[in-house]
Amino acid sequence: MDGVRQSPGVEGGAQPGDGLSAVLVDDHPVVRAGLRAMLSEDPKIRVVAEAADGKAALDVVARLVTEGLRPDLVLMDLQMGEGMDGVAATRQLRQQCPGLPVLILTTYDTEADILAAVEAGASGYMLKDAAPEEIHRAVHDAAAGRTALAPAVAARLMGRMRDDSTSLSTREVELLELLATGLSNQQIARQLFISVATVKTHLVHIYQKLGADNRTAAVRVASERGIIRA
Amino acid sequence: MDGVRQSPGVEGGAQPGDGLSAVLVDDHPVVRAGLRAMLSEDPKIRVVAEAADGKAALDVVARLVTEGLRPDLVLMDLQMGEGMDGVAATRQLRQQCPGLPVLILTTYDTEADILAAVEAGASGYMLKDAAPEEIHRAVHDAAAGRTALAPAVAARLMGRMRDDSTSLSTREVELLELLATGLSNQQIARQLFISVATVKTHLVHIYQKLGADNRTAAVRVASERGIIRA
DNA sequence: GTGCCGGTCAACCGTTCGGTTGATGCCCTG
DNA sequence: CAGGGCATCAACCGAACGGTTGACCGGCAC
Repeated sequence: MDGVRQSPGVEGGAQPGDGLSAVLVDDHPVVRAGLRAMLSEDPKIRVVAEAADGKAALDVVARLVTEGLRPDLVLMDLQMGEGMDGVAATRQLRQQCPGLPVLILTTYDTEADILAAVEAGASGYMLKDAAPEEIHRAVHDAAAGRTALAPAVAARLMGRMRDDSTSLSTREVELLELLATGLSNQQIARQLFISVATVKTHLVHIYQKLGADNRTAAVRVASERGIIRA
Repeated sequence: MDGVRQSPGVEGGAQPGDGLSAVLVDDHPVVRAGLRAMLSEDPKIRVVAEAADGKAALDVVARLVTEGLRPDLVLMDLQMGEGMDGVAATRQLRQQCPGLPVLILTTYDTEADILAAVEAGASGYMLKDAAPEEIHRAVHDAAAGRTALAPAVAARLMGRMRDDSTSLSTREVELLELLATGLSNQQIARQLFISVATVKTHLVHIYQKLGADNRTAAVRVASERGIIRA
């Protein structure tokens, strides 16, 4: 198992206009099988290749392109056990193949994940608990160049905009991430090239915004709300 | 969508001996579709029903039993967004239908999850990144009353046994879980009906065993090693 | 420009945490 | 039964944390 697999019949050729050709990237065989089955319900969608991690995805897409079989979109998982991360793969894919839509399909809807994916150039963000119809629609939307966001994801992004009292500044999120790694105020200060006093100031603000009364609770709340990744 | 779905053709009857009838429990339609597709490759296995959460699983199994179509095993996810938890569902299922094997099929291999599942009476623990053949084998093993453990899971359980210096006592894990919720030593003490002094003693031991120098770091290490759930 | 917000820093103080030592009781294994 | 591991508790002390007040500066909006 090399992590790359082309579906049989790829060589048949992908005439433009005869449907959408998609590449699946997910480290779980079960999920790939599920997506394949789910997408096969839509006659307009064809899965032309699969990959089990980011690196393999880049390879297989490159191979398809050199063969003149440029896919219409990539369905990408974010969390992949080994090998290249989904965000990194998305970023590189967007560099190698500008215009190739990457639709993220993952389990988690943390703020950090979503923002990272959007920043990396993802054209959509769906959750795995979505119904088949939603996924079909998202695939068509993404392939057509439209943005496809799951309701929960859109809501979270909206929530980030409006609620001022709960929204952390970028600096605060940055600090929070270091906090989650177990660093002391001293270490955080050194890491960010600021004084311990500043760290404490930020922490107080973070506690207020998250409704926590100590660092561990803050990390927990942030993790639950999806502000940082567990 | 009520979370319960019976596959068409169930009424046809399940003659004993004509294969294994399985019930799928997972909140992700994608995963259910993948398992269905994956299991359908084995002609000996038939998926007779599905459920999207623990409560629905209990209902659908009860219905099957009253119809005289007692399934041969249940494939259960642990993490389910809404509704009853997989561990709780497994426990109740084992009470309602003793002898009905429950094979856990989940994404995470944390010590806490595995131990909880085993304690609840699961007869196997597989990870979703398993190959189709492994899952087939696990299903047959579980249905035959044998224990089916994924290699990584078995290794983790082994690791828990051998490495004395790194293995935490049950009490320590219990404390660690409260620690991860952001409670102070005071609060932990009250929660466990012990004194703050005892909490501190446990913490020191935990720090030693995990190689951490403070509570936040301990939580992080424990989370990374899969001792507690993120 | 005035005001506001984000980020930076300092000094202070009470509380909690981190770590040590030492001690008791329990259960299990050798 | 002796030993060891586990869980419990107490007292102690220095260090870190939690929280406050007050201050400075740069950018941005009004």
